[in-house]
Amino acid sequence: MNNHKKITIKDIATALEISPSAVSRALHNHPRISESTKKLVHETAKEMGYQPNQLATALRKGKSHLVGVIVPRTNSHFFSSIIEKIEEALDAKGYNIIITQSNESFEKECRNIDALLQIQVDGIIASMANETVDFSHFEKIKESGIPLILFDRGENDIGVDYVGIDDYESSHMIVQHLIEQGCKRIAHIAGFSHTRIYKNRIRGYIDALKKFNLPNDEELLVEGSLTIDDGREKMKALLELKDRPDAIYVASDYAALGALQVLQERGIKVPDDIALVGFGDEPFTSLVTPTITSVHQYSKKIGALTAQQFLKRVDDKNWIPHLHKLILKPELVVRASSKKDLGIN
Amino acid sequence: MNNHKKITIKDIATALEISPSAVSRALHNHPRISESTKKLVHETAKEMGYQPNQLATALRKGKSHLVGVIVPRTNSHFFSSIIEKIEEALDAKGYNIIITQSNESFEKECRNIDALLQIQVDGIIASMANETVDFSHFEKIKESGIPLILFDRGENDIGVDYVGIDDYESSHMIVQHLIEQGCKRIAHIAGFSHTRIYKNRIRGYIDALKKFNLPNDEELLVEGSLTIDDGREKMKALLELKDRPDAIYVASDYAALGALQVLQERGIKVPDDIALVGFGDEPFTSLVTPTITSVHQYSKKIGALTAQQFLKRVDDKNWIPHLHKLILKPELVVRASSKKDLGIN
DNA sequence: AAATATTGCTCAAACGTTTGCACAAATAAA
DNA sequence: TTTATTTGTGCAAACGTTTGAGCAATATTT
Repeated sequence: MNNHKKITIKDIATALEISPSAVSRALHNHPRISESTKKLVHETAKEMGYQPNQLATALRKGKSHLVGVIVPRTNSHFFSSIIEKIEEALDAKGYNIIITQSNESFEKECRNIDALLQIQVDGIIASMANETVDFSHFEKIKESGIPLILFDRGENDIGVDYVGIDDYESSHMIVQHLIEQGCKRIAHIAGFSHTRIYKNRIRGYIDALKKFNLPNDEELLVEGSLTIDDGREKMKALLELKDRPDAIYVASDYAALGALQVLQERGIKVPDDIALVGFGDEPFTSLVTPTITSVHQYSKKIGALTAQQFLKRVDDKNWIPHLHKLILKPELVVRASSKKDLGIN
Repeated sequence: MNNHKKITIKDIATALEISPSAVSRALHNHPRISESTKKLVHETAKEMGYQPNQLATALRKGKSHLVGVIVPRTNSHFFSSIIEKIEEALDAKGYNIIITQSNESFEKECRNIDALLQIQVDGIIASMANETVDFSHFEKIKESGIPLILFDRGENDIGVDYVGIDDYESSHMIVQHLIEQGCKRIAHIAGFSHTRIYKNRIRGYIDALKKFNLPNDEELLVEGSLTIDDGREKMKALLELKDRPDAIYVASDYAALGALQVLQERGIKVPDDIALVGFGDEPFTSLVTPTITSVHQYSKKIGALTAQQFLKRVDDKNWIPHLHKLILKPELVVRASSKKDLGIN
């Protein structure tokens, strides 16, 4: 019969007529406590329904076993599967994660960081908002002394650990693939170039064009927020051009979906008239018609590696601290939207 | 220039040569502190980069301002948009949420609850795992005295608040719609009947058949886990029947997608040969070909209402405590997969 | 001018743990 | 038997904050 009040170590102590310190040590298997009292303490603890108060422990030990995770949104397969893996890995080590969303807002991101620091999280794992161009709030994390790991949307210049894929290389793979399909005028619906990953994709796109001796036509490169609606807008604009592209490389699957919708509404054949490639390998890319070629980002691997890196920073006594940047090779998943049947079959 | 050490109220106190209590009161705008010292304290606090330690506050006040959220998975549009709304509402009131996933596992759900209770969360908002048939761990939450709100996957019999949609009614709407399309043999790929929502959908399905004088053929009702693969399996099995159904009502969009794949692989026309209806209105239902008719569950509304109910329990002094169950009317979103062109146009 | 009220602050205890130190009793070594 | 070691436990301080009670100084009322 449990009372409604929370029962503490002190309650066990008075019940057993020993000191709270003895109880605490007994519960932690301290060698200097006799086996008999240990057994006694464990039994009555269970009996009375004792639940340790982690808040008190955290305060005393200076360790909360909470980890803050900041993502632009959970409502995306990419981020939610990363989170899933992070949670899995940290849970195994006794950490709980607090997930916060920035909703791509710089100001919300700042508030999230403040909140997490006040809760005394033991570390922060983050992927930055689209809006973010000033990094002083991340510096604040560093100053507080807790580890900070960035993934995917990470800025390399503030000297923190990072896990992500090789965006520059991804663009190369995409452009090369499109050229192999016979495309000559490849447009790029890009993200804002102030975000590192999008900047790298743009650089890769431009360099690949150069490498394959295609002209770099500035009107074929447009930056945007990469939502579905943005994809529609940008696609419409590209179709206005006197000299239309014959392939579109979109830096996000969502925007690619918007672009696809517009193309279909106008009766433009994909991939025959215009080939389309997205980015991120969201599940829907293989569900729509035609299926959309995309870049697989190894979200699960990114999640696992990020968590692993965090644990090294925070727990591993053998780990010699050094900046750790991990860039994974991406994989191009070719689907119908870019696979021109070149008359070979 | 900040030091690397965390600075506390005491540090401010010694810097200003006043007592810590004065500092604390100044920071909280206590009326018995002079305006001059208040200003002084606020200034030096900002200057020294003071971050309140919520752990200490929580311990002293007996309130952590943390709320635990337990979902089967975040990796679903339905749950992630509910979470988004919950976070939005609670964030506005100074609460942070800790999201944990049960992965549909009973055992994980139990561990999650224990972890949350130890962190001293101020309340728990949960949607139960598929596996869960024993509710003693939820009783434990009730015993601990903090509020518990269930949504969607909720058991009504343990006497806690609940927010969800009317599953029974949903089935009625679906069956009626299919009958209006001229279907005569309506199958139901259902969830496990020990889960309340699926049981209700099954009941609704059976009662609706009765109401419209359709025979209730037992071989047309199959229970499963409702994953994509499960949908494929069950669809294949239904196609084996000597007397095939002409409509399938699937209790989940994911399983509906699996079913659709099988139908398309076999060249069966949807909706002409077999009409298909899913459940949940996941975004992909409007992306696939044909688009899938589904039931919209008002996930954003569920999230908002759940949070609101939690806040009433925990903060609202005027709220007269009573059991509060909220059942929303669902909306049938008719799409191509069930819309038979009855030769009218 | 005396009595009362208000203002502005300090003290110390409390929240539930953990932990260095001390200390008695039991055991082992000399 | 004396001395040294080990074993089992208690005391009290600490983590950073909040808060009731207390108290001197000032301001207000009679």
